[in-house]
Amino acid sequence: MMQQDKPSTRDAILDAAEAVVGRDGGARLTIDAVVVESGFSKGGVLYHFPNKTALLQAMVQRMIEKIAAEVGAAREAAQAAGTPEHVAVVEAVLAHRKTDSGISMALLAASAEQPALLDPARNYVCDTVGEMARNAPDPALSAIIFLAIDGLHFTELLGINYLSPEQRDAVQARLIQMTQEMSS
Amino acid sequence: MMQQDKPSTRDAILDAAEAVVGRDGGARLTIDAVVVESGFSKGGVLYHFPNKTALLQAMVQRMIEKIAAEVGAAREAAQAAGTPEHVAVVEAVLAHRKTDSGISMALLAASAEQPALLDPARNYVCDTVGEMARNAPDPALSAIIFLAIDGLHFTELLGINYLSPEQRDAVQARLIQMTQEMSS
DNA sequence: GTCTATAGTCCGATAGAC
DNA sequence: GTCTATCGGACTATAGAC
Repeated sequence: MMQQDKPSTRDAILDAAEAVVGRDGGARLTIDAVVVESGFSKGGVLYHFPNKTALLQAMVQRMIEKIAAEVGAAREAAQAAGTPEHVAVVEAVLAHRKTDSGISMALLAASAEQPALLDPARNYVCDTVGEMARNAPDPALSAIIFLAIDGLHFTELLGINYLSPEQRDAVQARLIQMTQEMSS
Repeated sequence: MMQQDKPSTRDAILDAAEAVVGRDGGARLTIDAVVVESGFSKGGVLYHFPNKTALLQAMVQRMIEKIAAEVGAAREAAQAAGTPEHVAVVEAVLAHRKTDSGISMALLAASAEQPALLDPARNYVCDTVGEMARNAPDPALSAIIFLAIDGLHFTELLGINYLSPEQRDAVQARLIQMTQEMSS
């Protein structure tokens, strides 16, 4: 499943794609733009990614792997420390919020064209978050906490800020607190 | 601000646009598709909406007016009945979930191209939800409830169902319960 | 593996008749 | 106010040289 052989060009193209999307938005994510940004030629780019869909899939996969790594590390650290995994995961997911600069918005937009693009993301979320919520002491409350985090992400992504930064911080702290109370 | 003069053709075109988007998805929402769906000609459609952006803006506005009407009615009913407004609004927003058939997904995708498209939605949400959360007995908890509802909407919209329908119902009931406890 | 050049498609928008 | 016809631009993808 994981082929590692040549990260150089392929990853450089993906970096360029993310740069385009972060700077110009999802609609401007065209193969030509990636070509210009990466410095490679069109034929070169299309050699590594036979079509635009393949490029988008690779972008999604990369993002999932990044998040999965962060969450996975948090869970292992919590297990080692003997602290509740739930709290660690909530904190990790909340922390990830800052690293994403509009890239998810582009992938969101792209998934409107091709819903299958989000399949890997769906699978990952169902496997991890769904399992955690079901195994929680209070499944409904756990689900609400994860859903609220989703709400934070999406409203922030869309610029729907009905909460001030201070209120967002307060909400974040409260979510962690609720998770701790539930886990104890 | 509101011009009502001739709802006939204009609304028919908007209906056609919603039909296209609900059936074929946001990427297929092209002027030509709306032309075919509505039965009018391209020139005729572009007479009422000089460009595609104008069409999208009108779609957004229409949707907001619909939601605002539902929420407004719920608030008035609650005031008349002397029950907590918070509960009524939460119930109304949760109920609205079923009426939307993928149209918001299209507008979401469109907003990736033109972020300004969502400005009316941003304003409405900030004015109503933001105010309610701030005036609640427990602002942070109120915000979390609204955010969780947002999470429900978006995850459903994207097909990220880490919750079974039964779990979603349980979450929904729990959210209403939390709102009642907070408002009492 | 990377390049140039170009074919072929789709879409938004305009012009002008009726 | 509604129509037909068409332009010009942007994009994906392919073919073939190096």
